[in-house]
Amino acid sequence: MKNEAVENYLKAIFQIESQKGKVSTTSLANWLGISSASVTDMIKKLAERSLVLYRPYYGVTLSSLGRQKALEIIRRHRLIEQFLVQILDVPWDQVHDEAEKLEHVLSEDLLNRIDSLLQSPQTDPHGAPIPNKEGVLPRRDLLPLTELQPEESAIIAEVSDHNSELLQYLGKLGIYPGTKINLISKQPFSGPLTIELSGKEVILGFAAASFIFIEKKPRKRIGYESHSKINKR
Amino acid sequence: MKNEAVENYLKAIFQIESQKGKVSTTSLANWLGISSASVTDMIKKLAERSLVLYRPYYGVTLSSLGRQKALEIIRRHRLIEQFLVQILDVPWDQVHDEAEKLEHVLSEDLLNRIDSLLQSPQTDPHGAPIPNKEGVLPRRDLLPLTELQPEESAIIAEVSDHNSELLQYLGKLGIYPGTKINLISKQPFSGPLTIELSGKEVILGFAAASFIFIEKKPRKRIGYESHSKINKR
DNA sequence: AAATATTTTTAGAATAACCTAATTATTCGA
DNA sequence: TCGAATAATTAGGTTATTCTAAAAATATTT
Repeated sequence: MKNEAVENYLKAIFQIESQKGKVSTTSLANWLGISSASVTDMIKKLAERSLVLYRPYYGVTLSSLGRQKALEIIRRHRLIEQFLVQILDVPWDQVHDEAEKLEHVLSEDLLNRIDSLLQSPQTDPHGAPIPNKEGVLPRRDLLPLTELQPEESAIIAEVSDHNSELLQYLGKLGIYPGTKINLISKQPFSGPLTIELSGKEVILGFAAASFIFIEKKPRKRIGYESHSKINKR
Repeated sequence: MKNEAVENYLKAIFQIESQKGKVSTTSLANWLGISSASVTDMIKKLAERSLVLYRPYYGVTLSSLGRQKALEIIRRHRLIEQFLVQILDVPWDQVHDEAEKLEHVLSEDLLNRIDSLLQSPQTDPHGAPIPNKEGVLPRRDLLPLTELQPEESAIIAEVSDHNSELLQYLGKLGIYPGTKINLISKQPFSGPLTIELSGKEVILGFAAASFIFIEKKPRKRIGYESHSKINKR
């Protein structure tokens, strides 16, 4: 089996798993843009190598080895994205596709150099957390922006990176991870939201809003804010 | 045909052509580390696509289309090498292998960004010239260091990048492109050379010296130095 | 629970880049 | 210039990933 194919399968399985729980042959086939028959074939080979657990007709799950590898690739992908934005000034709506190719060929050494040049960034340009070297992905509690209620405010934590046009659009509106927003109003029946960010009012369709994820409370610093001894100033 | 394979063949053909003139099936096979039979196969396919001219039993030549593509890949390779050294601080003896993988996946856009970040460098870290966007490779007149006569001085222009250990060794001695050296003495029968660089004396084996290429006269600046009007200061 | 619909797997084939072994061309030396 | 040595090509296979079409298993609907 070629490494690149294996990596793409593992990454896809991981991502479908985190989104929908169960990973079926068809969902993998759609995700990867190939036929179900091919997926069945490949999954059997991955199972032989103990990268996934496979029960015919019931779908796949990552083994712990497989999960570890998947997280390593995701780390690569996200670090590369951040590198492209910060060092080469690539627009955030283009980095996904570039990283998709680069993640399979960068050496461990190069990746470490990128990590230290960027001072171990915690997220990619779309706000997705970067697993650490040990493959630990910080768990976060995010809500889709559509769940926010009028009058409430929140911080944009992450936006979906799968659609380049959406990212371009959000960029133009100034919607980036870290931006603070207030929900002004919200139309019923999946209608548009009116939000306020950096003093401006913006109207956003429901579909777009459902790809934006927020953190309701200001980020919890691990025990910093609560202990008033520290950071007195 | 996969792009990566094509690119590797074209690059190899170009490089053998510039070194030995004629490109035989065997020399290509050795260069690429594969069997002659595979090379014959592939060459026929490249000829079908008008990338090479092929006459059975007589070897291959690049077509003008093929040469153009080869130079584009060499441009990529060398620009990437320079990028790795300057931005990621990768040691010069490691960049060749990294670039070998990256050159096949970098987008045109990324390459342009690298080019402008580095301000269009003229050579790679080993001193090899970088073809411009139009595929023009500046022609230079270099001599192997072994041709230098005692008492003469020269500037190191380029060192062979194919052997990582050689590069490490030369690096330790301070032998980099741009360094000025004087030949102090030279033993007969392919014996060692004693050279002086930045005040220190260094003894260099004949084999190592034959991988170092020099420019005897200080570089000619294209008409700058001669016109005293320009750059008066 | 039977009939239908959907999903998954199997069977058989294609493509790309390799391989080894056998054959055919060319070249070189006496 | 003829025969041996060398180089190049052909024939037939292998591996990896994909495909389409057909068969089998599971799920859904009435």
